[in-house]
Formats: sequence, C-alpha cells, structure tokens
Amino acid sequence: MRDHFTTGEFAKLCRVKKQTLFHYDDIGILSPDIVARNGYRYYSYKQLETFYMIVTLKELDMPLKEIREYMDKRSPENFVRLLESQAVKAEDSIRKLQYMRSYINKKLQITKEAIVIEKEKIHIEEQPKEHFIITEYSGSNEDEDIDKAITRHFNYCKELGIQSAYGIGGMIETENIRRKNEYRYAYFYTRTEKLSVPGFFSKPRGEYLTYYDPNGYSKIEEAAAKLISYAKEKGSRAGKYFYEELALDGLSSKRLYDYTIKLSLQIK
Amino acid sequence: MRDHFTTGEFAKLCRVKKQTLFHYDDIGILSPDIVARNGYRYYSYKQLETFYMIVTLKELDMPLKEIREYMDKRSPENFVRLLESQAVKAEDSIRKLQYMRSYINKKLQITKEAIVIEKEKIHIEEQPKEHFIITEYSGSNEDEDIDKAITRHFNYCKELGIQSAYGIGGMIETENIRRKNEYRYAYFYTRTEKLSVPGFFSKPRGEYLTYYDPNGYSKIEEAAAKLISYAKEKGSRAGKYFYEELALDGLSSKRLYDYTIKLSLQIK
DNA sequence: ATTGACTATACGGTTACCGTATACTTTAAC
DNA sequence: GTTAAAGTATACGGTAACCGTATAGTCAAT
Repeated sequence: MRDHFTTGEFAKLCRVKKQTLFHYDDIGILSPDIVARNGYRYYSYKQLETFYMIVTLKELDMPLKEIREYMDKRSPENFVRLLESQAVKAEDSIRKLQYMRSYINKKLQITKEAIVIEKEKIHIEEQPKEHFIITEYSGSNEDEDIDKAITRHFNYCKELGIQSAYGIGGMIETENIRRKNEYRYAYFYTRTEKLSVPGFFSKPRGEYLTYYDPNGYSKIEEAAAKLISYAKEKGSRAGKYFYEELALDGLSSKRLYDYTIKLSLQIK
Repeated sequence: MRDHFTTGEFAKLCRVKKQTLFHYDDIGILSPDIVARNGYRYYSYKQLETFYMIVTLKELDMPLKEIREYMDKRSPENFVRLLESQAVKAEDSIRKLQYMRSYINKKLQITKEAIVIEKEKIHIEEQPKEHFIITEYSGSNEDEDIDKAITRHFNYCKELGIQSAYGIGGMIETENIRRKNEYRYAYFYTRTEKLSVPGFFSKPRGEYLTYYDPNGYSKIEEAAAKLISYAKEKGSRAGKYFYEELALDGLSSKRLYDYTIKLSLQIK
C-alpha cells in the first residue's frame, strides 16, 4: 500500500488524532479511500485537501453536520455559494480578532504602566485628544447612587451602540476640590472613536499631571488635592476637570481596595 | 435594583443565553454581584468587563477551567503574563485566518472560472511566473503507479514543510504527445512561494493556451493533441511542457469523471 | 385576583471529540 | 521462526461548554 496511508499515518499528516478520522468516517464527511479485508483502513493523498477544507470550514464555525450536508449535495455551484459565505465569515472573524488584539494590547499597556510607575507620586505626561460619551451626574456620593448613575451611563452607551473596552471613567470638577475639597463626580465617560454623538465631549490633548493611587477609592480626595497644590506651586493653571479611571481593576486583583486608580489633570 | 441587572437583562447585554451565565457561576468564573433572599440574582455593570475578558480568552481557545485558575490567582503580574500570551495567540489566529481567507478566495476564483468558461474549447490567457516543487516521474501510466508517485511527491513536499492549498499538478512533455501521442507525466508539481528549494522549477510567465476538460481523465490526451495542432496552425512554438491541474475536484463533485481538468500550454 | 412575563433549579441532550480497554494484525528483532 | 513491539479496529464511557425543556416559584400590571 505504498500509494496510501494508514489511519495513523494520515492522522499525522492531518495533525490530528486517529479518533478524529474515525469520527469523520462515522458521521460520513471523510471516509477512507480503501478498507482492506482485514478491516484496515487506507487514505489517499487526495483526501488531504478534503480534510483541509473540513478544518477550514470548522474553524469558521460550521458544524460538521452542515459540512456533511454540503458533501451530500456538492456541486460546483454549491461550492461557490459555500466559499462565498465562508469568505464573509473569514472577514468577520479577522475583524473580530483584530479588535481583540487591540483590546489586549491596550489593556497590556495600561497594566504594565500601572505596575512599573511609581505610585502615590505626581508624574507629568503628554496625553492625546480623546473623545468621550458623557452623562451628567448630580447625585450623592453614596456608592449606590454612583452605581445607579454609572449603570444609566452604561445603558446610554449601549443604546448608542458604543461599547468601549476601556471601562468607564469619571470627571470631577477642579473647582469642587479647590473650594470645598469635595470629590464629587460631574460626569461619567466612555471613550469612543465615533464622532458627532449627542452628549459628546473632547478631552484636550496636552500636558497632564498624573497620579496612580493603589488604595482603591479610600484616599482619592487627598490625591486630587495634591495634584491641585502641585499645579499651584508650579504656577500652572489646572484644567477644568480631573479624569479618573481604573488602571488596575477587578481583572487583576480580587479586592476593591487593591484597585489602582489613575487620576489625570491637565496643566497649562 | 436600578443599579443592577437581572440574569436575563445581563444575558442580553452579553448577547448570550441565561444558561451561559448560570454555567459561569457554577464553574466559578463569573458570579452575580448580589443574590437576593428569594434566590434572584443580580449583576453589576462592573461584571461586563469580566464577561468580555472571558469571551476574549475563550475565543483564543483558553478553556474555562484555565480562566478560572487565572481568576483564582489573579494579580497585576499574572495579568500581564496572561495578556502577553494571549496577544501571541491572537497574532497566530489572525495569521491563520488570513491564510484561510486567501485559500478560500483562490479556490473561489478557480472554481468560478471553471464554471463560466466555455469547456472543451481552446482559450488564450496570460499566466504569471510561478514556482514549483517538482519530482520526476518515469513510471507507467497505470493509476496505481501514478498514485504512488504522487504520494511520494506529496511526502517529499511535506518533508520540505510545503503544503500548498492548490493541489498537485502534472507536467507532460510536449514532445511525447507530438511524437508518440502518449500522455505521460514527466513531473508532478506543487506550487510554492518559497524560493531556493531543491528540485525547484519555474514555470515561465507568458501567453498560454488553456483547455478545460469536464470529462475527468477520460479524454485528456485528445485535449492535449488539440492544443498542439492549434499552436501549429497558429504558427506558434509550443512550450516544453503541458501543465495539468484540477479546476473542479472532489470538493465540488462526487464522481471522478465529473472532475474538470485545466490544461495549459505556453505559446511563443 | 389573575394573567403574563419573568426567575431558579434540575436534568437530559448535543457536538466534537478524547481516553482507555480489548482483541486482532503487522513489522522488526533476535 | 517465533516473539515482542508497535500499530490497527471496535466499543464504550467521559469531557467541555453549553442548550432545551420541565417544574415550580416570583413579580409587575391590569
């Protein structure tokens, strides 16, 4: 049988277990070319392309049952239809994966930065212009009210079809800290690439003071106050808002008080 | 509970079935934020990012068990490790899918062409330069010998790490047809992009006569003879080899005699 | 008070396999 | 030429990640 492969050999070519080939025979999508009298099964090189097509379709989430249905009624025209639909699926999958990749890389960047940077200390960094969907907040400083408002914000974004992987941030008016030393959210925001959405805000590019606080929300007002005094000392004018977001959140620690918050304040 | 979502609501946000959320709770990767005394379960907006991370990891083929293991020992450092490994996986997946896409599109192109083109008729087309891995053939014209040789060729390519989605083609010397009217393979070939491989052949770019034969291998010698006479009539010099490959194969028809063969012959 | 829409829990089913046990066959080694 | 190692088929149970359905309880609106 030098012109054929045993099940084991063919499985190796296909880089799968023998079991898989048995399975494909059982459900009728790929049967051995020859079955000898002793029950030994032999595959031909011709079947490798069929196998390859099967894994391709499978990778694009087509169930084996449908693959089998195609095999039963295959024709050049049906083949074209099949390939055309799969080409679309491939495009979609690639787009989805590219989005995931950018999400992962962004998360990676944020997380790495939060690990290496010196915490509870003021840094200066250049931040780009960014676009936010915002919703106003005028509730109390109770967690419950805040959560309600963030949930509302969240639903609002959902209605607009905007789902950012960045999480939701909070904006605090500088004046509120300066005058009353009150850390109170004025807006919640979600980043977006889409422009011209109602309730739209642009965070200006420029120089920002930043402060990483690794104690969750327990001492965040102090941090804000520090940023303000620092700006004052430096003789700079502070931006209208603080931007608060999570640099380390529930994905990298279990306890809320281990979250690391990044506070940013523009200086001019 | 205006700051939380019921299981059904949260499932809608996540675009999955409630069942899935129950499952995730069962295996301990994502549990509701609050379980009321009546057993009703409520999720917080904060959990959507966790859910999103789960689907991302899952999409990159990480089993839920491992996701759970990560959740149990999550830390900023482990998170970075996780993300870095997943970034690699995402790259691999994208590459794989891009390859599949090009495979699908190429197949589509070949198949469509084979459907619309007038069969059993000579056409003229421009073909690009292409690179082949070839193995010599000097056996008989018996199917068995041919299959053996193609299997050998196939294995040879496998050793070189070359697996083309194009299938294997055959080269037939023009002289053999002309002189003895004998349709006999001189080489089998596999396309490759890799250059400088031993047993390497370049099919020249130029004008080719092509002929699509929808009768499998039954009347292929006649087709070859026709191409030769046509070249002669036209006063053109024929290239040294015929190139034979399958335009419609087992993927689009069940029966061998429904295969469509594409024969190409260069003219100068 | 009742209806319709929701909820939790339980359990069996599904897909695409994987692992293991058993019994047979082939191949390589001595 | 036997024998051991390696390979093969068949059968059956198990797994992951759910899905469907049934049952029973809950809630919100008329």
